[in-house]
Amino acid sequence: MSTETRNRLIEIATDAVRRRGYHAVSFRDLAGSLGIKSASVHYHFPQKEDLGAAIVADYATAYFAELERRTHRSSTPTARLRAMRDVYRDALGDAELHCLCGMLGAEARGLPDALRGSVNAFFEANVAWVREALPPGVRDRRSRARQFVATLQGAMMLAGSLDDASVFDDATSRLLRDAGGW
Amino acid sequence: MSTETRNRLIEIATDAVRRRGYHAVSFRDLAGSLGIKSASVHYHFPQKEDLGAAIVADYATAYFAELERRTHRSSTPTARLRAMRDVYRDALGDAELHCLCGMLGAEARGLPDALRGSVNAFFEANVAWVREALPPGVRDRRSRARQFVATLQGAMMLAGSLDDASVFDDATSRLLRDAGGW
DNA sequence: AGTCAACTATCTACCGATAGGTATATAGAA
DNA sequence: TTCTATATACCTATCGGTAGATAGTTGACT
Repeated sequence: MSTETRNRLIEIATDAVRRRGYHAVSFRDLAGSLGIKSASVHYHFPQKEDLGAAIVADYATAYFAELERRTHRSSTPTARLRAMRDVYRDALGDAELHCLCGMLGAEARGLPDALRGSVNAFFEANVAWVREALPPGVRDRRSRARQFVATLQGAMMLAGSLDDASVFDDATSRLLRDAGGW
Repeated sequence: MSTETRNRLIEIATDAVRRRGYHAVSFRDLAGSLGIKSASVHYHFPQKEDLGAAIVADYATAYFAELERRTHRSSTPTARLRAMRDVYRDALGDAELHCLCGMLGAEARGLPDALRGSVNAFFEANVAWVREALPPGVRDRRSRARQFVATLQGAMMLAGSLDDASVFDDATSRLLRDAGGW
């Protein structure tokens, strides 16, 4: 059983949704990029929603794995928060890619319920990760974590729309400086 | 010459795009909401892009007018920044509406160039407004203004997706407290 | 005042393109 | 022989958009 095509589809679909959004991506687009027919995509993902669920699951796994890869048991709070910021910053700088869930979150009301749930689970996990990364003594942890995640997401959107990565740098620079001073 | 239908179309289209995004809104939807036929919508807005341009222009005007309405010459920096936050917070609380340009900004790469330009002009104006609202002595004004706008936009997206306005409140509460301490 | 032409705003009836999705055939591998 | 992964061929629904007819209004000329 080869999962080659399936994996390529997830890869290409993830990229496409991160650039243009869920509704602007079609099975024909994806099939065309792979040199197969759109009907063949349905073999791997019967419904578009199935593909959506797969790319979110895959993305979430890869994202948190990448966070772990960039941090260690001994990482300081600032280093951990910086790692998260850098994951987004690198996606923006390398390929001008939005956060998959940031994109889907904006479209949330037009998404199948199950998919929206997966996106929201990603956000909750993201906030939880930041919450734990905050320095031990800090208060209002949930609130601060929500602000951190919101600022990253907003900075991605703004920088992506304006096509200017310096917007992301500006909007997030104080986020880490504050982390030291908390 | 009656502009009644035209205005209603702008109103309905703005609401629809703020909820579901540009690509998820069709002329037939809009026409149906008004009890007319989709062909009649093309009389007022020949192309979808024309309608898009109209709702962004209308939104930007109303938004900045509302900001002026909520502030006065004597408003403190904190009061001015709070006014901006409250405009977004009220949209979220009253009707669960996203910022029109936040929605379009996420979809930016899938939008007609002219429309994307209008959205970006809104963001630039928004950042400029915040920049001027910051207390006189504050440094790194552009950078701080960008962070302020990014956090608001990200907080809107997060709260809208999670369907929990407290996320917005948490994510933006420190924004104003900081304004006092700058 | 009456007539006619132009304009406004809508309609019906389409168009080609594309969307997501399905049924069935088929080639190759296990 | 059965399973895997594709193809062909097609479906219905909807998309943005167009052409042309039509009813009501307005304004100018006689």
